[in-house]
This record gives sequence, C-alpha cells and structure tokens, in this order.
Amino acid sequence: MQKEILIVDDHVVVSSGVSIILGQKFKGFNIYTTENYNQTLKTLKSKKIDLIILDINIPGGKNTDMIHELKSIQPDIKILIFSVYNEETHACPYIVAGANGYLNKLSTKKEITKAVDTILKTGSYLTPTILQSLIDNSTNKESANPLDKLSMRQKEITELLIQGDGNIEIANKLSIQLTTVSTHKNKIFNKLKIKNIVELISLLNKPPGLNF
Amino acid sequence: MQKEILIVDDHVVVSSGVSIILGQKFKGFNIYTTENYNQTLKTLKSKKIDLIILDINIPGGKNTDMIHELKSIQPDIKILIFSVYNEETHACPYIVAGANGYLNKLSTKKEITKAVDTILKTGSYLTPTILQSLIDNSTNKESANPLDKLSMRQKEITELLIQGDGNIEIANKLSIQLTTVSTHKNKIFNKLKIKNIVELISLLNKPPGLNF
DNA sequence: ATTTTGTTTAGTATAAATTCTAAATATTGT
DNA sequence: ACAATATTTAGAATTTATACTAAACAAAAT
Repeated sequence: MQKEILIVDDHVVVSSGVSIILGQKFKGFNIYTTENYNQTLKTLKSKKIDLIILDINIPGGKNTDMIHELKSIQPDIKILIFSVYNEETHACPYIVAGANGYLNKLSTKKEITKAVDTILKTGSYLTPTILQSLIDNSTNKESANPLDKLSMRQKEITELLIQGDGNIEIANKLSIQLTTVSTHKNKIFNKLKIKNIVELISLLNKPPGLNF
Repeated sequence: MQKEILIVDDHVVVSSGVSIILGQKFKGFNIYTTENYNQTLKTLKSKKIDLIILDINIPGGKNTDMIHELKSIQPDIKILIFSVYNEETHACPYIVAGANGYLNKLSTKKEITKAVDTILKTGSYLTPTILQSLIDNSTNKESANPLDKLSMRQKEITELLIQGDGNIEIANKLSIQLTTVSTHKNKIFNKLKIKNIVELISLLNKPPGLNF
C-alpha cells in the first residue's frame, strides 16, 4: 500500500526519528518533511499527501486555524497532531477543529506506528482518553481537562494566579475583597485537587519556553 | 574511521532521530541505543564504546553522578550530554562532573553532527556559551546560570520551594525558624531579581512533568 | 413550583509569610 | 593578619493569606 506522508516539525531530531520509525514499519511509503508552516502550505499545493503528521508549535503556525487551512487545500488529507502537550489538556480543540488524531511525542514506537496505521485505515486515531474528553465536553459531564471544571470567574482568577499575581493584586484587579480571592482560590484548589500554585502550574502544563 | 556510539534516551523518537542523523553522516559507525540507566551500565560493561550520547532524564538516572559511574567503567569514553534544558542553566554541572560536551535536543542536524565529529576528533565539544559560563564560574564573574549566584543553603531552599513546599514545611525539614526561611527566600528572590515562586519556576525552566 | 446545588461575594478570627533588625559565623580580599 | 563582605540564623512587628461561616443569587433537578 503506497502512501504519501508529510512530517511537519521544526526539530530535526523529531522529524528524523518519526521518519525512520515509519520507514521501518511501512516499506512502501514516501515520507516528506517540512519544518515551517509556509513550506507545508507550498508542499500541499504541489503534491497529493495522504497523511500529515503535524507539530502544533512550528514557526509561522496558527494552532487550530492551521487545520482548516490545510484541509481547504486538500480536503481528503488526514491530520495527525503530534505534540508534547498531554492529550487531556490539549487534544480536544484540535480534534474539534477537524484533526483526525492526536499523538504524544513521548509515545513508544508501537504507539506511533499504530496511530499512523489506524488513521490511514479507518480515517481517525483517537485514544480512549481523548474520546472520553470529547464525550465529556459534549455532554458537559466531568471533563478530563481540569480547567473545564472551573467557572468563568474561577478561570479568571486561575489565569492571574499563574501570572504570579498575589491575592492583593487580584483583589484590586477584580475589585473584590481579599477574603473573596482566598475563597475562590480555595474552591479552585479543591476542584483541581491541588495544594498550591506550584502544583497549579505543573497541572496546567504551561510550556516553559524551551521545550518541544 | 570506525567508531562505536551509544545513544541513551528513553524516547524512541529522539533516539531514532539521532541514530538516523548520525548514520547518514558517519557511514562506518556502529550505533547502539539503550533507554534506561541499568541497560546503559550493562552495555558499557560488555562492549567498548567511543562516545555516549546521554539524555540526563532517563529512568533510573542520577544526574551528574552518572558521569562518574560511566567513566569508572570505561575511563576513555566520551560523554555528550543531550538535553532539552538550555545550556546556560544546565550544562556547567555536567561539564564540571566530567562530561565532554553538552548539546541541546533542539539543535539542527548540522550542530548535532558537528558536535559528534568535534568530540571524537578533539575529545570535547563546548559551545561558546558554555565555555563562557565555565569561565564566568571560575572567575566568579556574573554567571549566566542564575542558580550559580546562590549559596548551598539558598539552593537547598530553592529546591524545596519549586517542589511546592511552604515556609512551615521548609522550616521543619531544615530545622530552622519560620522567619529564617522567609529571610532566605527574600535573599534568593533579590539575587535572582524575581518577585514570587511563579517567576522562580519559569526562571529555572523546570520541566512540567511530561516534557522530553 | 420548589428544593437542591453551585457561584460569587464577604466578615471575623486565625494562620502563615514578610519586613526589619541584628547577631554569630564563614568566606574572601589585600 | 585584619578588614570587608556574605551567609546563616532568628525575634518582634506587621502584612498577607487562609479557614470558617454565611448571605444573596443563579442554575439545575425533581
């Protein structure tokens, strides 16, 4: 089965790694690589691609907007998002935007080849976790994304907390009492089952600049 | 020139990627891979290796202590540290411990092959940045690594802070008074020119769990 | 319609963290 | 060797954050 695969990642180590893993498993495939968004658009306009393995943090990239743009060039293309962010907190928006699967960069060789195989055969690859997140989102049930459990106000305060604001700053910015901020904080920490801001930061898994 | 290379990384994508990049450039090399510390020790005991490309966050690993242990098995082995942490903040301790080079995982193909080539030919590979850090360290000039400015005790407290410990926990663990902890914290924050723990975390660029 | 549950708000009392000051000890400079 | 500087420690006073309680209101459930 001859397939055309495009790997989009700005880190050679990653694109080379995926390339060799797929090359070993799927002998007949043609594997191409691009390392930024413009190159990717150009390639898609000149060559029919079956599957694109897409890093979501490439130079020039626009997150979920990329999905629509890529599919408008080749409507039948399958898109497998390939990212270091954990799927619980980051997969859903891309799936909702039209991506056909989400795969973590830390996956094993078996998981990677399985994802590619599945997506080419069935048209999509969703782990049970992501599937559950999607169901949870649509049914408004308990979501795997911790932030979804919070109310608007609680999200607002969470945002300020991870920016490093103290209770006083938050109280001033939102024009509420200090104790009110503390109460919110308490509710947020209880919901997320955490004890302090350090845990909040690692839960939200904010990329600290220099990661994949 | 026939050389034996061992790539140590617990992520297939990374080890495969480095493997193919080196395989393309250096045709005659034998390239092996291991994915945890025990495997690595076993391999070194049974096979002569010229260069080990070492991820510092492998399962069972012990940071700088690994360097001594690996070199005690094969004293002539060259060790190239391969990490996602930026070299300014993380390279020096490994070089001081005896590693022969430090390479960022986000490097280009050219940088990777250059590092391997250089380390095999000259015995070490140090970027100008790392060299400067080492010089700064030895001359007690302003160091690029913020942690180097701190005393041992201050580093100890910093470590506990980014683990999420509060002042009381720290005071108990170190058997000092609460106010003493506060004083240390104040000194640390002043030295690092930061205002709170959120900034401390982003400064130290600690990986939030699921990163390479 | 009305109970139930969750959100947003705050006051009082308490706990935790910081500031300021300062002493003993270590380290470095000349 | 002695001065200058940095580290580690802590008490007293103060500031900041939390726990507990609770009211007003909104949304959801039965």
